[in-house]
Amino acid sequence: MANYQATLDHVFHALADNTRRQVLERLARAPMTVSELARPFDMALPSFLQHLKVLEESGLIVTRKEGRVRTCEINASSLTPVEDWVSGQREVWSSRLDRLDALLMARASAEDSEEI
Amino acid sequence: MANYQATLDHVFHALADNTRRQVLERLARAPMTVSELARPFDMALPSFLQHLKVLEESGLIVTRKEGRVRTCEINASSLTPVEDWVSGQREVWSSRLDRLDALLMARASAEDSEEI
DNA sequence: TTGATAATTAGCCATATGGCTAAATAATGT
DNA sequence: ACATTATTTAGCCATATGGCTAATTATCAA
Repeated sequence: MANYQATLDHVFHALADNTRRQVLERLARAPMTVSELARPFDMALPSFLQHLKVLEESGLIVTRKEGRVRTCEINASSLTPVEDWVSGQREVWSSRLDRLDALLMARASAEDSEEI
Repeated sequence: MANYQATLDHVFHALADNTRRQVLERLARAPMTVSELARPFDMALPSFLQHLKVLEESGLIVTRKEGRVRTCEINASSLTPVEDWVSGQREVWSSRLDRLDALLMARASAEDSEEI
């Protein structure tokens, strides 16, 4: 893995498009050829190919060509950096919330004792 | 939440930039004003402000202005759609791998019995 | 060999993105 | 009132993105 930040850039960018997410969702069930994959989308093939290229360059899918047919497959391990970053952040963000909660609770009790 | 897909588009797009991820990482520790937040980045303030706007429009941060100072804070709940999508996919992707494993194992045993 | 099929390349177009400087606003401090 | 500080707006620029059509290439099938 050359550069973690660049990887995150590319993977997040690839995921920031509904067409591409739908491609991933379909590939999650089974590998598929380019034209099978493209069929449901209301888009010219060259436009669709650009999306596949983004997905492949991000590492989210891998493809191989046999004869004139290219088959695309999901690359499960490619989700890991994103999962790691997101869950890492989630942890810090919510611990911040916990501390905030604790602070507010402490203040509330302090006010309670001040009452009367 | 008006449109789940549009939300994912915006949040993933906001996360696809290291400057913006660093902003989030710093805000995860504590709320901060715009200029405090901007200080470590080698970038003109107006450029930096654009990043903050992207983060705010995606819902990842919230800001409020008091006097002439704008304070930024992380919005912990905004990570949920991303976590949901990613962990949902992870589940399907790896169950596909499991099935693939099973298939390969089955083939391997079949070949074993064929041997000799 | 000829035609159909699958994918790819080339090139065009509009809009978005990410950077900048210079100027404008809006509060605050003296 | 005046200067300082904290943003904000306006406008410029280069490159990237996401769409298209038309033309090419490569393979397969009759």
